[in-house]
Amino acid sequence: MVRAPCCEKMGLKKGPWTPEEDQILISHIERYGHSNWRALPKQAGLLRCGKSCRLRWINYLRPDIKRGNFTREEEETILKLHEMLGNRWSAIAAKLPGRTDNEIKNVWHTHLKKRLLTKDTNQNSNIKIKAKSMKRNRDIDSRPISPAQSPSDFSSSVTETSSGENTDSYGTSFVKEESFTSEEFPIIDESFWSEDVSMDNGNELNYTVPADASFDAFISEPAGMLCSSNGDDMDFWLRVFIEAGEMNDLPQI
DNA sequence: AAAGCCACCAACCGCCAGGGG
DNA sequence: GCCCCTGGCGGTTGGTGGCTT
Repeated sequence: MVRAPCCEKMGLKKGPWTPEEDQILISHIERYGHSNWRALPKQAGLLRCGKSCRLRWINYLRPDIKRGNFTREEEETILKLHEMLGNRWSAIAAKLPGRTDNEIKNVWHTHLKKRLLTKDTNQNSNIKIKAKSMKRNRDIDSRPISPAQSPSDFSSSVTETSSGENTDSYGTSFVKEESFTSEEFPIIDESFWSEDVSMDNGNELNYTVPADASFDAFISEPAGMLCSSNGDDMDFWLRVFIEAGEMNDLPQI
C-alpha cells in the first residue's frame, strides 16, 4: 500500500488545477514572489500543498514557458543531450529555453524514445560505433577544449549516411564495425577524472573529463565515451569509441 | 453508435541534496 | 555532527481525448 499523499493527509486539494486557482497563484507570485513554497498556498489562500503550487508554476504558469509542439531542432537537441546526459531532464531543459524538464521527459517517453528504438531496430540494434577512422571537416585544433562554445554548436549526433558510414554534425566519420559492449571497453584510470559521473547507460560508458584537461591527456586514455564539462555546462564533448591500440587513427594534436 | 485501445501530458510521489539551526 | 526543512529531480500514474474495430 502506498503512503498517503501529504495533500490528502492535510485535507488539501489534488488533481487538475482550475483557472481560478491558476489566477490566484499567478497573482500571488507576481505580487510577493515565491520565496517559500510551503508557506505560499496558505498565504495565497489556496487549498494546495506547496509542492503542487511549485510544480504548477514551474511547469505551466511561468511567463517564460514556451507552449506548443517541439520543433524538429528542439527534438534533435533533446536526442543529442540525452545521449550525452542520460535522463537528466533538468539539465536538458536548461539548454532549451522555455521548455520544462517535465515537458521534455514527456516528449522523450512519448515520441523520441520510440523514434530511437525504431531507428535502432532498423539499423540492426546491436551495432556499436567505433572510431576506426576519423575525418573531420574542421581542424580539431580549432575546437575549444575550454567550455566557451554552446553545446548545440558543438554537439555531435551520429547519423548514418547512405553508404553506411556514420557522421556527426562535424562530419566526423565513423565506421561501423563489430558489436562490442561496455564490458569490452578498456578500463580507465579513474584518477584521471575530476568528477566521477561514470554510469552505465545501456551498453555505453560515460565519463566527464576535467574542463582544463588537455586533449592530449584524454586521447591517451582508452575510453568508451568521453566528455568534457565545466560544472553544469557541458560545452564540449567528443563522442568517440576508442579501442586501445588504435590511437594512431586519431588526428595528431 | 458503442466499446476498447492507445497516446498524450499534467500532476503526483518518493527520494535526495543542501542549508540552517 | 545531527536533525529538520525545503527545493529540486526523476519516475510513475491516471484522466482525457482521439482513433480503431
